Amino acid sequence: MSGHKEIRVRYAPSPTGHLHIGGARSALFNYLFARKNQGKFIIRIEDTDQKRNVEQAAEKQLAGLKWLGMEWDESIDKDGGYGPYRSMDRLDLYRQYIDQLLEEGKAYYCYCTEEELEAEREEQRKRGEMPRYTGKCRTLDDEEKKAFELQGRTPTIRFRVPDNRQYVVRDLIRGTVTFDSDGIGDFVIVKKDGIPTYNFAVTVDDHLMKISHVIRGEEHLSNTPRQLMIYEALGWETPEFAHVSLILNQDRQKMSKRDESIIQFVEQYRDLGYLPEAIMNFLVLLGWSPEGEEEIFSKEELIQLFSMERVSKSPAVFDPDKLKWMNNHYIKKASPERIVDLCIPHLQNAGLIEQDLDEQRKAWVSRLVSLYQEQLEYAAQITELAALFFKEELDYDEEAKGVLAEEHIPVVLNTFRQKLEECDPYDPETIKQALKATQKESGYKGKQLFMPVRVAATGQTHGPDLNESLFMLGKEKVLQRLEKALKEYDSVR
RNA sequence: GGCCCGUUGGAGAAGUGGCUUAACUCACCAGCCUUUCACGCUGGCAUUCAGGGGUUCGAAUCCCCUACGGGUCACCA
Repeated sequence: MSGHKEIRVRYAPSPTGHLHIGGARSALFNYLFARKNQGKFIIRIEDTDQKRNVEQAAEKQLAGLKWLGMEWDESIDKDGGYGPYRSMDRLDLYRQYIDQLLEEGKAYYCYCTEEELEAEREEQRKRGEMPRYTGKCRTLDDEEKKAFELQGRTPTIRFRVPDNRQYVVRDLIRGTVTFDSDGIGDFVIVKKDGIPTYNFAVTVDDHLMKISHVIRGEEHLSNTPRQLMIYEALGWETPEFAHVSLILNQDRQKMSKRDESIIQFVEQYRDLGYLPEAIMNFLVLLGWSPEGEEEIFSKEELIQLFSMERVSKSPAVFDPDKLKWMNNHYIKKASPERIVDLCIPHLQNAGLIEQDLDEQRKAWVSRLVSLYQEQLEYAAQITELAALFFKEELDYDEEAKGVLAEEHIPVVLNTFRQKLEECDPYDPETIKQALKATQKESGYKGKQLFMPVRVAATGQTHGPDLNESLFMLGKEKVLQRLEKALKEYDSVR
């Protein structure tokens, strides 16, 4: 009606663990939608399941989102006038609406025990029916209630689902989806512990917080009719809905938290040395597609381009290879300093370099990391890639052994060793000269010359620039390794 | 099982009745570049849109059925 209604969207995680990539994507869509439309992005914590709540999980979720580059307008740490932003701090707020529903007969006490309900469901299943609450406590009178209470039973409160009604979800992504109320049993809105269930809490929260668009995962689509009933019973206007399809693993299954085939938590990616802008860029492409042919976007561009119309209905499969490619793309574009800072802790934790680096050592490490910046997919890879610079004893792989068994090895290596010893100073330029001199004297050139040297110095048939590598290794180490390679030659011969 | 959603190449996808002999990106393959590797560059990779019926002069695009995949049916969110 009022086309000028303020856009307010929310990401509403339950604080049960780390920020999951699925959650991060939901948050991202909310975030982009809010920014695009000059709206507000709210983070609300749905912590009504006390058993599953994890200490500090809410803070970790927020930290994850912040790291990814999503700033929020309102949350537990930033009041926007619609707080509190934690369900458990909103219990009083829910209370009055529960009372209202109770008074109007739209909700009722249910004294069934969990065992009874389970047995009932079991029976229904046996008869081939779908398990659903039968509504047997719908018509309890005061005496019956009292009798149950005398038995020590604590009731739940159920919502009375209207008979024979259709509930229509107008979804921005999925279009019109219709649900029949007869397929839905009276559901619990207040648990035995007196705390509202998710379905009730979200509805009240979304209304009170004036949420204009509910953007969330598809798993909530079939919850929506229940929420619609609550909106209706309370006489509230409903928000717009947008249900984003699921992210599937490579077996095309919903990613479960236990799934080990994919790294699932934002924090883990951060720890491996992924860049937040790469993850954001990758995540947005899971279910959303831009209009043109470009796929690399900054946050600002995404805000500019994002639209709900281009969000896909079908599920997206998470492809770790593409993420790596994208992260590599951002690493290549990043400043060397940034990548060095990202890599240093990994080298330190692997015990390859000292905890505190002096000026000179830091410069050396920076130069080393720069050698690999082009090919790094994530920072943690640096320890493997650069391992050869730290090893005392080199082991040769099959290919390398093959090279070291070639006939001209002694000539090339001995000549080079001699030329190297004469290097003063020892730097990439003089090394280059030494190589040239070796070529002249030994008569070998090209691959015949460089490969033996490379293998002797690094143990591998491939790697970064040779002159630079030899320099980084240091004269001493290279000489030692030439020695060892010659021995290897002798032993094979 | 009921209800709901989906199905374009190995993956993300564009495509909303003729411009499609189906963009683009990742992966893969080939070639170039490089003393090696990586990066980069060039080219190749769906005669076909899950299958079958229809509607139409014309369908990946509309309708129906089937198959497959998924979600949900909790005092979890």
